Amino acid sequence: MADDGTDPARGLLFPAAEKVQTPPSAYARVALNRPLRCEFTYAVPQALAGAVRPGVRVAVPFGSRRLIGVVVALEEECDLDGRRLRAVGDVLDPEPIVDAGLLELSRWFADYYACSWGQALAAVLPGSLKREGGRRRVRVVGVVEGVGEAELAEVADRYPKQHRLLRTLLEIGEPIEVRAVTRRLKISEHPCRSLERRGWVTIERVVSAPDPLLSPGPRRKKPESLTGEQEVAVGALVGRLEAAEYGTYLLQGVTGSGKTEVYLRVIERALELGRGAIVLVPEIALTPQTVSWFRSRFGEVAILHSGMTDAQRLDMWTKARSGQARVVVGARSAIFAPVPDLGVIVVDEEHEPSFKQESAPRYHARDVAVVRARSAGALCVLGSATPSLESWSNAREGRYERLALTERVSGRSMPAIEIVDMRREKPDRTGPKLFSRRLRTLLEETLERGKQAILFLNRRGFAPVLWCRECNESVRCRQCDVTLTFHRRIGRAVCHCCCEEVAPPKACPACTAPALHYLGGGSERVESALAAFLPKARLARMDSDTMLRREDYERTLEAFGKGELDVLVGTQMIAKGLDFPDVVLVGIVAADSALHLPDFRAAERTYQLLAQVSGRAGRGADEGRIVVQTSTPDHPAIQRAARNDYEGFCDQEAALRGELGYPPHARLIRVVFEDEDGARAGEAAGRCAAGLSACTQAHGGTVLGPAPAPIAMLRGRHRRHLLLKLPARGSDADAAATARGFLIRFALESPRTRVLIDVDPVSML
DNA sequence: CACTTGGCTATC
DNA sequence: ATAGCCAAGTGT
Repeated sequence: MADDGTDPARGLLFPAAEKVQTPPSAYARVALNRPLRCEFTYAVPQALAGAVRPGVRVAVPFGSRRLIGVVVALEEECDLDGRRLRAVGDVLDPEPIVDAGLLELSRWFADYYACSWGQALAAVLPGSLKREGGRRRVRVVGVVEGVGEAELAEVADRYPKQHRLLRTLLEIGEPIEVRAVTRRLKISEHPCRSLERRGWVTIERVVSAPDPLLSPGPRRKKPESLTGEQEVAVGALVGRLEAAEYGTYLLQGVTGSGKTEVYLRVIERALELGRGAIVLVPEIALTPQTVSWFRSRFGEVAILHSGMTDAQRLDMWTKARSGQARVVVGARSAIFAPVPDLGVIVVDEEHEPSFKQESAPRYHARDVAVVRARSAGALCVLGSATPSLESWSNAREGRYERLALTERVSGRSMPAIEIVDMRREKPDRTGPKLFSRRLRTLLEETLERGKQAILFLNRRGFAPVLWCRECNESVRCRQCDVTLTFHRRIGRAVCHCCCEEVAPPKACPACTAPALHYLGGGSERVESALAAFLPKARLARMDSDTMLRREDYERTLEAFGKGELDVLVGTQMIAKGLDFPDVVLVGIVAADSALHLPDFRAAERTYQLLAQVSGRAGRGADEGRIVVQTSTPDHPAIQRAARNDYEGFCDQEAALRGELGYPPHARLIRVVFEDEDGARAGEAAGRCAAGLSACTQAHGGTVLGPAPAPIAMLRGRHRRHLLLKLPARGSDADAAATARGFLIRFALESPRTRVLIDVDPVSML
């Protein structure tokens, strides 16, 4: 490479002005948001000597571009060949934006989750800090007045993406952020632009709307007294907090036992001691109500969640860092909030899979919380009615301390759970068996008494399978290895992986037999069957198809709360946190739908879901009833859930996992290989499996697979995966390090095949 | 024989 | 990731 900047071909790319002329005052190690697993050294010019410090962002020349990175260290010496060295361009922050603690945490994070330090820091910093320039205004897209069905029909066949987009925009009925709608539909911005060119929509830059979570919500009054169990829990936690030393506690409390009040008291004490707090809740539970609980007790609270604009996140980040807000409440990424003198981290519903990020870097916020608490000398409280088996076992083995809340604040007992064996129900002539006789009776009874019911089903759409009786084939996505789900309201068959949709074929695409059968049921079908069976009932369906905006969600819940609705039908969305005293019946339409997933955690998930949904009933004066419909009534997860026996379930499940060598008895690293060329994916997977096996065998590692991934094709790419099992802990701490090192090299050396490394995977699809 | 396309390499 | 380079492919 030309080293003097005079090479005419390179003059532009490597301007002389940048050349290191005077001897540098020092050398800066800079982490860049690239998947390159190393940091880069730059010379610090004399002029910037005081300004370049660990934790500040700098702009640096990188190849022919200019990138933003974070200084992670300063060095006196540099063993790099002087001719390759380039100089730091600009310093972007007057003060370090990442403090020493977060810098250290991000380094551990990069190592543990096998990503670069720069990528880890990119996950830590709010979006606007990663880009040069800072705040941005958001672009919103809205449909032009008068555009409707005619225009929709015009693009229906030729331009499927524009069609979906326009339809969604018409449904939403008001301008929406471009980023939000493209993310939801899994499309690029291009269709937006095309619609704009047609003059059907307008895209405007606006100052971002205020976050609805920031508006005042209902207050929560501080209870005069705690239950005995709450007292014990608060006492233990506060004791540890006052000792100012690290400790992780598993707060295992049944629904309605007042876990939140325990969190609030501990945080209160932390604030009195002059320390800060982070509260992590699942994204879906981050409602104005939750937020206002904290705000009404602690005043200024910083909120962080994925739906915020960069400017809003930056604002919250600043509030936390300056100490203006000592409490941060947020979803997954709030674990990185820069709270000075952190006293306590609470992870509510710690078993929730949403704490695991399913895109790179694939971290688990609960695990990061424990590590951060340890390095900050803080208290970590993991709360759940049904802890993950990992946390449960950590508590059993004494790594966490367990605190139990077994009684409800109201003093009521847990609602009764009835199991209904759907194999004994007569087939329904008009469709699949959705409601048992028992559930029908109870629904009618509930309505007669003027009470409310909730029906839960873990699947949206009308029918998940379009099946041909002649050839036993079903309609599949062209891009993904999954069946298309029929959505009746829009009259389309939709792929739930890539969001692509087609008009439902009239005849079987495989054998041209004339009729396809609509098998199974989703929330849309449950709603319509319910409407047919209870014509007078006032129904609402809550799933991601009907709840397009946050306001829809809140409005529906408000209506339900006021008694303007009788039955709520919904998916996941209604499983959590809903607290309505008039709900006396909860029906779980298909309890085993999650049980057959190819995932070793299927039973655990099923139990957790049943417990969670059941918790929606019997919150008022009336006794609640739960009906669980299943075709596998003898399954341990269902049996134990009906008896409210989580301990028994965990014992049994932990033993089973031990036999099979799954977590919590082992640690897993999952590797996925994606390639348009199936043979090449297979070849890479095979080579990787052999290599991994060779380098981890001595440490007790075993490789399962490779095998086709459960979703064997996604958006046109073939997928294979393998699972590396490692001893859970102890003597071979470096087994995982060896494996990660190998995988990083392997990924780098296989540029044609995309290699995804998932440490401690949660989803196996 | 000019000009696109694909694979490979380095990025301080 | 991604720009930039060389090598092989493609149409005139």
